[in-house]
Amino acid sequence: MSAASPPTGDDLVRMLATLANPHRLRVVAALARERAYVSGLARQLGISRALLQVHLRKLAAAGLVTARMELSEDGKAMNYYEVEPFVLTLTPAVIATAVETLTVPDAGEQPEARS
Amino acid sequence: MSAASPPTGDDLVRMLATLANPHRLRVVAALARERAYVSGLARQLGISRALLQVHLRKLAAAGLVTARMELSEDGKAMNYYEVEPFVLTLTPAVIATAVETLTVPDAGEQPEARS
DNA sequence: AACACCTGCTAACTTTCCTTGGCATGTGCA
DNA sequence: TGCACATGCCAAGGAAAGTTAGCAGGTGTT
Repeated sequence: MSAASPPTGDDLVRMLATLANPHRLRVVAALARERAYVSGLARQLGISRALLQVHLRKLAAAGLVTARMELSEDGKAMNYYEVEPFVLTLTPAVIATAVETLTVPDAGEQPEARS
Repeated sequence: MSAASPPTGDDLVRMLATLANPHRLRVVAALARERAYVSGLARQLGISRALLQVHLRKLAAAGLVTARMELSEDGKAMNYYEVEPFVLTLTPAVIATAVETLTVPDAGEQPEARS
């Protein structure tokens, strides 16, 4: 359910990394107007399906879009995607808070480190 | 001057790409509390100067931080960095708007393309 | 002079991301 | 049966980002 409240540091990085791509931004923009299925969206954006698939997968992994399989009238399996109404506000303060829950590269899981 | 109003699509991508990195987020967080100079900040974050330099440069390129050379009391040249009070709100609608001013990979400069 | 501290840069390696092309599956219609 | 359109996945090359190590210059103090 959206992201009005700063998620964990790792989630933040994932979301930012996901949105930091022209193609993915276009996908979000397109889905913001109207949901669409893979092949159709690929044509609309002028990119290959394989490429779109990868981007859609990342967007879904970050929770920015969701997929739903449906059967068209003529029996074709259509995978419809739609944007998740997220709201993310970025400010130095917000980032400072999120950083506290940032996981280290390869170490364990329990951060909690100060000078 | 911060970024309360959605910047161009390219700027958005640049800002997102810049923030989508653990180290850079830590840098922003650290500078949010208090400005600092390169070497000192490197020690504080536990990373090499060379690495920090690269990240600081990217942050500065995206306009998220600013640098200012100063001379310490004992004559040492200190390069102090401080965060820029930016405010960036991310929503599907905001992205849809920004995408309209997205530049294409290698083409010219005039976007203006719809279905 | 030697040491400690500051600054900057570049070359080179490693890792990750992006993108393409091909292959396999399924449906409905001429 | 063959074409059109839908879904998916995987291998592989190319491009970009991250990181390290080393070099060079500066000042002040012991």
